[in-house]
Formats: sequence, structure tokens, C-alpha cells
Amino acid sequence: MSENILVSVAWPYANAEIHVGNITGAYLPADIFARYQRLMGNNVLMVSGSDAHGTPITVRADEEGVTAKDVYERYHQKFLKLFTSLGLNYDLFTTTHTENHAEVSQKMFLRLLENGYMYREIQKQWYSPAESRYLPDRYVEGTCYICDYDNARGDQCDNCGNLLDSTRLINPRSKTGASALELRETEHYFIDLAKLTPKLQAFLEKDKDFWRPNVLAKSLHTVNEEGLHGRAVTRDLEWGVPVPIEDWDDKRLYVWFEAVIGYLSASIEWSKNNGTPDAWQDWWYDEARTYYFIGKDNIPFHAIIWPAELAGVGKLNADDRGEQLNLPYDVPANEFMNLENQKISGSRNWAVWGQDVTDRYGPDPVRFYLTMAMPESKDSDWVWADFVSRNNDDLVATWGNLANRMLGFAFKRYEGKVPAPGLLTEEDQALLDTVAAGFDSVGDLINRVKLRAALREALRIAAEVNKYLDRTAPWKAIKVDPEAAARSVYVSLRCIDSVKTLFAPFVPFSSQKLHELLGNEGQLFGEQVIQTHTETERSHEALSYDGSAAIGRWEPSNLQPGQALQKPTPLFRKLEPEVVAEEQARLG
RNA sequence: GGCGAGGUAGCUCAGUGGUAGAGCUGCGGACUCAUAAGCCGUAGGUCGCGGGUUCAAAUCCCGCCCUCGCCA
Repeated sequence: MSENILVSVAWPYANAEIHVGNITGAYLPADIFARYQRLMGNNVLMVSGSDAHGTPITVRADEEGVTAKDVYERYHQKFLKLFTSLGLNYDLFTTTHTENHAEVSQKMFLRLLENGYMYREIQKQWYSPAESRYLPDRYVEGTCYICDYDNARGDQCDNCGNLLDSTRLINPRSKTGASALELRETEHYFIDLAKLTPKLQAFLEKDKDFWRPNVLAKSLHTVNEEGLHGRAVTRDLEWGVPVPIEDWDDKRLYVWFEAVIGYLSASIEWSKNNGTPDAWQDWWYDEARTYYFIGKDNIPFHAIIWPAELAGVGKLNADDRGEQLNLPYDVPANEFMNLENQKISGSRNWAVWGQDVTDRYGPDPVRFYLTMAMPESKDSDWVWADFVSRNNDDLVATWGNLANRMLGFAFKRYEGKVPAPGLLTEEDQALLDTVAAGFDSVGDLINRVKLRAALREALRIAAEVNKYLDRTAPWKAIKVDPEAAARSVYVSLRCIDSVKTLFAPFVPFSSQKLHELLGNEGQLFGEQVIQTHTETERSHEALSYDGSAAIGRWEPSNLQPGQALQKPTPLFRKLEPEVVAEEQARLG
């Protein structure tokens, strides 16, 4: 039976490049999980996009003298390129700067208002008469009221580190240089999280045994012990989604409220793009497992705030097929990845950039190492010496070499064809059974989002084939017992063909190559395409996935004797130890 | 300061009451189809520290130390 699986992936903020920590934290685990579910034949929808709104983007645009739209589009293009290079198979990677997203966000806002989960309140905020606008806290600078440091930001003092109440800053001024500021009153909408607390408690306390401790414990504590208070969902800004209330033209939805709605709006956009406008309801109302792949910094937004929004909204449109939008099934948040024992920092160039490292080493070695070192239970490190060692000692030695040694032997000694095995022995059947069992064990681990363990299990299965080869030694047998040699070569090739599938979610490019070297036809997975989508007034580019030609299945090989092999070439290359020093020299 | 997560073999980690585990590295061996890869064998830990509960604790309880994060 085919299950509905929604793979929601963190939205990269469109004002910085993506580094390996971002990739291993959310984007890669999501792709591995989604690829496995596709091979299982499930109804998968994997969505994300560029988070285009919010203050940091406008700040950056002002610094560079360009528009916020310019900034978001520049990074959006880079994301599309990187995700294509790495093989992240999003059904749709769009952006929050679409008419569709604005419409869905405004609907969510209005439903919450209708359902009584919004209230208005007047706040005080700094206003710049010279610029004719309210200033976000981080635009305001002044003297810190705690330590007297005279260059504190409105939200935080860089000298004493304290978070500040911007209205108490001494001698406040605009970061952009304008003169006097006035403290003015401004009215905003708040989401009533206190009122939504019972719904959240019911959600968090039901069937969550499999949630990661870091996600569940913290969220329960926040909801049950600390308590939730109202949060402003609007801001005095120009860049963002307009507030759907008359005479509120100079305000926008606050980015934290609106960005998470992207999961829903992207699902809807995908449905429209495919000419099946109601398809999104398969994942949002029908029985479905909805996953949110994020980094730990985003836990409160996905385990508390987004469920609160969904619970408060109920149904999005009057004629939707369900009464309640689906709340998250799981939020498998990862911890952080550091770099050589120090926190990753873009500004200090203490980072391994995704595009860079993919260009230099190829997507599969990067995906492999990032899975082996994935911060699933605690912070981890990208260590260049480990990158080389994992590549050489595990990926190349155990798996790449296995494929290469047998393909080479078969190609040379059996006229480039899969030999006929004759009658299989118990030992042959035992190996075939071991490998077949790998589909259950590896699959079960991926299904439970234990990806490091799943990849280790796939390596263990590959090692079983190596052991079998050593026992049956076809290179010896071929001289004295040609039938035994042919059997051994057939069985190992068929097992390699199976193990290729076990590795496919993790290292899809090399699995595809091996699929072809073994003489198989077709694509294991679908194709990624970048398309331009035009709405009434806007257009945007998006990455999408065409799975129509994919033939990959999560099941053991049934390799046929006589199938023509291709002349083999290595799947991966060994890295020289010098790589470590070269790469370390690029840092800092 | 409060809360959460983590502290297990040289490295990366699994293991939540019943004789300490895996992979990698190291060392030894036999082999040679293979990217000097693979295979077999072997070494290596007072499970952060100190108490307690228990016939039995890495695992449960209390206190402390260290790392990361969130909040104040």
C-alpha cells in the first residue's frame, strides 16, 4: 500500500551561501529519506524554497545599494545550482516571494483571526522621520543602558552580550545615518499562543515516543512549564507579505509567521504547476506522514509555532476535503556541524562551502561523508582528515573496490557478460538471503531517520559480499572448477546489483553509474529541472522533479545471466593525504 | 543563573538493570580478482567524577565537573 509522505525541508535564508553544516543539518537527510520513500513506491512530496523576506535581507540590500529582491534572487540562483549539483531531488524548491505564497499566508492569517486566535496590541517602536519609516530593532543603534557601550544594536549589545529592549537605548540613532528618532506607537496583530496551548499539549503528548529527545523534551518543557505568550505576527516594513486588513498597507506579516507557511504554499504551488490543483490535500488532510527536516535552531518554530498555526487554522478553504490540516508527524531535527573543532563562521571564512566542495570532490563523496558524520544525536565536526579517511577506508575500500574488482574480473574472464550460475549452493543462497535482508534492515533504519546507522548497515552488507568472495575465490576456482567460479561471479554480481540500491539514497550518482556498468537500463531516479513559473505580476525560477521515467525499486536484484556488462571504470577515487593540508590552508 | 542535549576503546559512535559492543586506525598472518583495496586474527576501555538504591548499575536516584545549545 502506498503511503503519503510529505518531506518538508528547512528554507534557506536568501542572504548567505550554504555550507556543509546547513547541508548535513537538513537538506541532505531530507533527500536521503525522500529517495528511499520514492524507491519504496510511496507517494512522496518534498518541498522547500528560498526564504526571501525578513530584515537581514533588507539590511544587506541597503548596504549594497540594491533592492531586497536583487539580494534574494542572487542567492536563490545559487541555491538552485547547488541543489542540482548535489542531487537534492526536491519536487519543488520555490521561494516565499510568490503571489501564491502571499495568498496562502494571508488566508492562514485570516482563518486564525476568524477562529479567535489573533488579537491587536499597541507597541512602542523607533520611528525615523527623515526616512519616513519605523526601524527594526537591529537598525537602531545607541548607548547600551546596561554597560554604557556607545555602539549597541537595538536588539543586542555586542559589548556586554545582553539582549536589549530597544526602547530603552540611550541616544538612539538609525544605523543608516539619519538623525533624530522618535518613539512612536504602532499597532500590531498577535497570535494568541496561550489560547492555543491546550491543542499543542494534546499534540505533543500523543504518540511521540519516537521523537528525538532534544526536540520533544524541550518543546514539552516550553509548553507545559514556561508557558506560551502572544507573539506579534506583523511588522512595520515594506518588504514581505502584505497584511490582508484594510488600511494596513504599510505593514507586513512577520517573517517567522509567514516562512513556515511555505511548506503548505509550496505544496499548493506544486499541485497547480502539475495541473492537479487539489493534489496537495493528499498530504495535508488525508492520512499522511509529514516530516520536517530542520536544524536544531529551528525546533521551536516547527514543534510549537507551526503546529499552533495549523491547529488554529483548522481547514484552509471552506471546500477542502478535511476539517483539520495535518500537524507534523515527526520533526527529526539535527544538531550542528562544526569545522575542525570550531564553530562554522562565514564571515571568518571558517567554513566549507557546499558548491566549492561539491565542485572539487563530486557530490557522492561529499554526501557520503556528511552522512557518516551527520549530527543526529549531538554536534559533530567536519574534519578534513576524516573526510579523506572515510572516503578512502570506507567508500572506496569497502564498496567502490568491491564493485570494481568483480566487474573487472567478470568483464575480462566471461567475455563481458554475466555468467550463468548453474545450480546454486547453500552458501550462495545464504549470501543472497543476507543481502535481501539488507533491504529490511537498511530500509527500517532510514524509515526511522537513523541515517548514519543505515549507511553503516549498507557498508556491512557490502563487506559480507567481500567475505563471500574471499571464501569462494573465483580467481582460483576458475582454474580448477569453472562451474564454481561462474556461480560465485554470478552471485556476487547479483548481490552488487542489489547493494547498489541499498546505497542509492545516499550516493545516487555512483549507484546510477554502477546500474549502467552492470548492463541495466533506465534511471533509478527521476530528473531535476529548473523551470520559470509566471504568475499574474511576478515570475520566479524553481527546481522541480520529474519522476516519470524512474524505474528504481527498493528490492533485490534479479540479474539475468548473459546480460552484457560495460567496460568498468572505478566509481570513486582515492584521495591523497596531501588533500588535508591543502584544504586546511583554505580556511580562516 | 535556569532549562535541554551530550560526556563509553587512539578516532567516530551504538548500547537505558543481568558477564562491556561496532566501524575506522594500530599490530600479526595467509591470499592476490581489485583503487597496496579485500579477507582472517589480535591488541585496546576503573562506560566524566563522587556517593546511593539493588542479588546485580554504562543503564535508576542524589551531588559535582566539562562541552554544546536555548532562555533570563
